[in-house]
Amino acid sequence: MVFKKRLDYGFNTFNVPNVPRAPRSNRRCRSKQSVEDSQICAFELLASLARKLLQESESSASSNASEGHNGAAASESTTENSDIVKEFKPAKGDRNLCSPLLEDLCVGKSENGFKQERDAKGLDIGKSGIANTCPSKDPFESPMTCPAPLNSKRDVNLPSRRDPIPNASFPRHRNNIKLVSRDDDENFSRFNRLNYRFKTSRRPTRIGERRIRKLLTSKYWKVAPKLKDFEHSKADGGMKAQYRKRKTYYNYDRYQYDTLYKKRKFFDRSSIVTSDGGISSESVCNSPEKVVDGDKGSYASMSHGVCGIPPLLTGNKASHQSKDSHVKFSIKSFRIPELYIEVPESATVGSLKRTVMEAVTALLGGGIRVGVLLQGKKVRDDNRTLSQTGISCEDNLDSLGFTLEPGPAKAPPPVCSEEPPLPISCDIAPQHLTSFPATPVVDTEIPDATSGPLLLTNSVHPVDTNHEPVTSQTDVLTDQSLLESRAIVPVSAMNVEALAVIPAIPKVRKSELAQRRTRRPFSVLEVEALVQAVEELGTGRWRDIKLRAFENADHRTYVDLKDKWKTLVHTAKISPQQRRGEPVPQELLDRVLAAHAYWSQHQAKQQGKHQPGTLRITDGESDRNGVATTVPTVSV
DNA sequence: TTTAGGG
DNA sequence: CCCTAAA
Repeated sequence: MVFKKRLDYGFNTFNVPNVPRAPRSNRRCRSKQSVEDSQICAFELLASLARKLLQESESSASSNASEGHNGAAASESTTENSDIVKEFKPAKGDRNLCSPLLEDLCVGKSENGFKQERDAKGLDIGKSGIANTCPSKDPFESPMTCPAPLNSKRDVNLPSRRDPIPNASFPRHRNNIKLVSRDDDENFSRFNRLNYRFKTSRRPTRIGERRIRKLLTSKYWKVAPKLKDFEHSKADGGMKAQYRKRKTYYNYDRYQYDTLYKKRKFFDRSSIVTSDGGISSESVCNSPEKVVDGDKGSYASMSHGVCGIPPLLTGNKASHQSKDSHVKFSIKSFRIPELYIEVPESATVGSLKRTVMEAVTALLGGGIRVGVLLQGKKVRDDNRTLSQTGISCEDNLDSLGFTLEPGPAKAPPPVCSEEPPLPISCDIAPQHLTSFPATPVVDTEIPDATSGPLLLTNSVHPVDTNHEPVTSQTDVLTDQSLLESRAIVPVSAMNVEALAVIPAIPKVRKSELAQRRTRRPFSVLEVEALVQAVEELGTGRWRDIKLRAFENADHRTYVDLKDKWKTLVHTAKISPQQRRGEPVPQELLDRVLAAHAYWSQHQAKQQGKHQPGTLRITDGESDRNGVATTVPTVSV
């Protein structure tokens, strides 16, 4: 390449941190494995089945305790329990938690342990007839048949795998890079890919989606009832789909629930309110299960303590271990008897959260957000992979914990909390699982101090009426829910409060604020495409950029691109240490700065044709080392 | 509908 | 990412 021109602008000013790229990426990122592997999620209930599976899978599992019933199960559970006990501090509202009744429930619950497993194989969730291998992104989108073949031709230059993108090794050719929505990102499963694939033609994209989303909130909800798209890691559309399902499910379950678990509800409610959400995880991999704790870790332990339910799947080494390094663990709480999760280490924390959340949501009803705790610290960076974060088989998962936080996750519903997972429902109607009608934001108001600010923030918005949600959202449910709520009320003042608060939120959120799109971090490839497009078109022409490089990436709107550019510019200016998420090659960041400087100076905005040609900065390897010293050059 | 920015 | 004012 020829170094023709120098970019004067800006560069001098910018101090490109020469700090060597922190290890972030280096961290043990194992093979980037197919993301796909982890994507499948199937719910299977029944402790019995679980047991069987466990047995089959491997006997090797050190800790067998396949059974979760009281302590018996886990060898180590003992420890756990004790710890838990220590930690457990009843919050004001928690009193109920410990009631004997509760315990009973918990115990009983364990029997119906559910098992969730993410299997590489497919989302064939067991029997779910739905197995959508190809969930359509948007519910409204044509329910295409599955996967259209993806045309590779369009994806020019995009290295298929992200890892290959070494710092400076981007294709230097100016081929237009178009991102056909392929998510090379580890974040998404193939489902997404599939989704995007067919999308080739249309670009109604986001906008359309949004609109739909909004609409959805209101009427569509009711109307679009029965699709069953069960997509676990689905991104955007997924939620919508879920909602629909939720509804369905709701109805379905609700019934049973009511029947079967009335008592529980009360508890749930209270517990939930309190932060029952606690979930603990145990690594199935190497580490024997342990209870996590952590600052907030109390949740996890708490729940355990409260319920005293030992891990069901303790030492079970995952059956599928061979696949790749998958991180496997199980989660339990009294509300979630058992949740068995397997995720490749290459999965990101974000996907892990999603996975857990989906599972939990399905069981609890949504309206919650999952937080990941590692050694007591919240892992906020959703983009890092598990292995990067330190969550791997090798490392102990001991310190892995999850928190349930009231989140935007909309929980649709109704006043009443949902339910504990009904074995039946899960098993039988997998499709519904995901869609649980979310329970009112369950965790709302967690009085517990432990919960910490983060978690419960939203919880308290007394919004409108509690009832509305019910009526509006769940047609069918209405009655029941109402009933339930009534039932609940009597329980205690606290509950009442909780109810009032809780329902409102979900409802408001959901109906008013459409579902927030799931976060989909830009992959390096996307960034590359964006940078290139901006280099060529300049800033201020987002729509063109969108069409040029992201036409097929329906989930990226021009607004997204604009926002991304904004963040890229920012990212490029800060030190590598301050950057988060998947590291963007310095080379790209340099180009970002160069392009940013260039275009800002050249008010390029309106000038349509400005083709800076190949505004390419060739940085030797300089950037990494030298700061401003190395002046980026542009090759035309 | 797009841009441009703040949140 | 979302929300919006402007254009």
